Amino acid sequence: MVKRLASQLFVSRLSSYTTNQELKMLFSPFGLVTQASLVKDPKTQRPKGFGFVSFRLEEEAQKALEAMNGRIVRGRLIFVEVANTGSPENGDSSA
DNA sequence: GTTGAGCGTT
Repeated sequence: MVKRLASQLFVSRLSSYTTNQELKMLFSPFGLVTQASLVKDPKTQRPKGFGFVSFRLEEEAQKALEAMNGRIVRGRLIFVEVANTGSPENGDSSA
C-alpha cells in the first residue's frame, strides 16, 4: 500500500460566485491541480459554497492548504482543509 | 449578486 496523504482538499465558505475554474485558478500556482469540483445542492441546484480540489502531489496539496486557508477570495474569507473522502490520511509509518 | 455550516461527483 502506498502511503498517500490526502491529495484532495476540502474548500469551504466560498462565495457563491466562485466557480470550479476559479478554484483551479486559485490553487494552480500552488501545485498541479488534477481536478476541481464545486458542490451544490442536487435539488435546488443552489451552490453550497464549498468544493474539492485534487492535487497531483500531496505535498502540493498541503502547501496550497496552508497557503489558501483563511485567505480572501472574491472578498470572502475561505477555509481549506484535507478532504474526508477516499484518501486515507495515513501519514503514520511505524514509529 | 445568496448568508449560514458543511465533506461531492464524476
